[in-house]
Amino acid sequence: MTVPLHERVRTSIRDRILSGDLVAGDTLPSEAELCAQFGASRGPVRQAISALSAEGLIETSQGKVPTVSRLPLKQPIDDFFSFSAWVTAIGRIPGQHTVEIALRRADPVLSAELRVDDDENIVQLLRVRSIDAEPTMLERTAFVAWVGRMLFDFDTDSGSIFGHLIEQGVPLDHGEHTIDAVAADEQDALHLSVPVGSPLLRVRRVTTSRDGEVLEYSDDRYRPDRADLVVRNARTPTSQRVFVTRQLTPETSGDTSRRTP
Amino acid sequence: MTVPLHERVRTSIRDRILSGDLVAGDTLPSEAELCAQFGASRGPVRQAISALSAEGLIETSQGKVPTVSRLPLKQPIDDFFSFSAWVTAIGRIPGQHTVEIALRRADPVLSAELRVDDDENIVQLLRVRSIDAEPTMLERTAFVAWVGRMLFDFDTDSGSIFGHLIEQGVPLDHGEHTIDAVAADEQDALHLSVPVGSPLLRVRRVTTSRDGEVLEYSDDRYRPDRADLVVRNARTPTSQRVFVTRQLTPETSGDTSRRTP
DNA sequence: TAGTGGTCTAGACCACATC
DNA sequence: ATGTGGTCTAGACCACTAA
Repeated sequence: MTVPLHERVRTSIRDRILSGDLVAGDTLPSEAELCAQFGASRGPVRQAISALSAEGLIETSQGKVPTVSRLPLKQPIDDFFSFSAWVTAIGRIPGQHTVEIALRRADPVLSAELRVDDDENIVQLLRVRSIDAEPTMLERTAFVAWVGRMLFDFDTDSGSIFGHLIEQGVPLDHGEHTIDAVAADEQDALHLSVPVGSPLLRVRRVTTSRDGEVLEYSDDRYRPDRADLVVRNARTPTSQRVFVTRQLTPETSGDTSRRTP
Repeated sequence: MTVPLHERVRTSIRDRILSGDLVAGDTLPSEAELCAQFGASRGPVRQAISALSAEGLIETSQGKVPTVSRLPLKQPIDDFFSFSAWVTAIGRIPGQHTVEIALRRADPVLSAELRVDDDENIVQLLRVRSIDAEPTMLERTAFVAWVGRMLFDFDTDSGSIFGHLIEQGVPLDHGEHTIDAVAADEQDALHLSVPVGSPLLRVRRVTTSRDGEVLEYSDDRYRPDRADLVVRNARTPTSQRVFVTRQLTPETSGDTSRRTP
C-alpha cells in the first residue's frame, strides 16, 4: 500500500459519513475500536480523527467518543457552488428555465475570462433560477467548448448542471467569486420582474480545475429581496474558519440606512 | 504548567512570526532543533507544526524545513474585518472622515440587532471611508454603550477603530456579514458622490465576542466601481479553505451582461 | 470505577531534498 | 551520504465523562 494508513482511516470514516451510514449526532467507534479494526496504533487513528475534526465533519471533546457534526451533510462549500444544492438544502424547491443555450464564437471579454482564443467556440447558457417558483437569479454562463458540449444532451431545466458535469468527470474544483452590485438592465428586468435600474447583487465566478485550467465563467444576478450572501468568520487563531453561504432574505430585513440622520 | 507542551511550542513559533522575528520565506528550526529547544519528543513538536500549517502561517513539504508563508502577514480574516488593514495591505492609503458620532437611544431596528433594550443608549458612528482620497464606502456603525464610549476619547479620523477597540481589550471575535445590493439613498449619494438610486454593494455585519455577546452592528455601503468582495474556495475535501477578501475593482472590469442577446 | 480521549516519550523505518 | 520531514509502533500517565 502506498497510501498512508492514517489516510485510509480518514477516508474510510469520511465515506461512512457522506454515504449516510453515519448520521449527524451518531457516535464514531472509539479510538481503541478503530485501532483494532485497522490493526493500527493510536498515532494514525488520532491523526485521521484530528483531520476529520479540522474538516468539520466530526466533533471531539475529552472523555467522549467523537460524534458526527450536525452541520448540513453537504459542506457549505458545495452549496456555494450549486444553486440547486443550496435551495434543496434549505428545504425549498429549486426551479430553472433555460432561455437559451448556444454554441458560438467567444467575444473578447468572454474569451479573456475563459482564456481561449478569440476565434474559438464556447457554449453559452442563459437561465432563470427560481425558489418555490419565484424568479430569484439570472444566470449567464459560458463554458469552454469541450465542457459545454456535454450540456446539449442534458435537460438544462432538470436540475443541477454542476452536479451533471461533475458526474461526467469534469474536474471542477476551484472557484473564484467576485461580488458587487449592478443596476438591472432590460434583460435582467424582464426575467427577474424588477424595474430597469434597480440594484442587483452580482456574483461573477471563474471555475477552474485543480491545475488552474479555466472551465466555466458565470455572471449571476440575484434579486436582493430574495437572496443574500452570508460570510461568517472569527479572529481567534485557533480553529479559525470561514463559512460562506447564501441565505433567503429574511422577511424582517429592516432598512438600517437612515439611522444617523 | 497546565498548558500543554504542543501549545507552548505552537504559540512560541506563532509569536516569532507575528512579531516579525521570522519573516515570509524564512525557514523554521528543524524538528530536531525544536525538540532540543523545548526538551520534547517529536510528537508535540509535530503537533504544533501541523497546527501552524493548518492555520496557514507556515508551509511544509517532505524533506524540507518548514518555511513561513508568504501570504499577507495579517490573515485575510483580519483584513475582512478592518477596512484600514485591508487598504494598507494592498499598498494604498486609507482615509476616513467622521460625519457624526453620537450617544443616543437605540431605535427598534438597531436595538434588535444589538440585542439591547429599547430604552438603552448606544453609540452611533457615520464615517466616509476612502482609498487614496477617493470616497469608497459609507459606514453606519452602532456599538453597545460600553464599547462605544471608548471612542469618545479616540480620534475616529485617525485610523482603525477595530484596531483601537481590540487594543483596549474589547473581545471582538466573531463576525457575521450579510451581503446584498441596495439603491443609494440621498445620504449615500451625497457622501459617495453617486446619483440617488445607483446600485451599491451593502455589507451588514454583526460582531460578537467569543461568547456570542453582540458588540457592534454595521451597515457598510461600497461603490461597486471602487471595491469588490472576492470569495475563493475549493471542492477538494482535503485542505479545503475559504478565503474572503475585498479587492479594488479592476480597471478592465468589462460588462458581461448582454452576451446572450 | 471503568472507559474515553488528550498528552507525551523513545525508538524505528521510509521518502525526499541537498550537497 | 546526510539531514529532513512523513509515517508508524508500543507503551505510559493524566483529565474528563458517564454509569
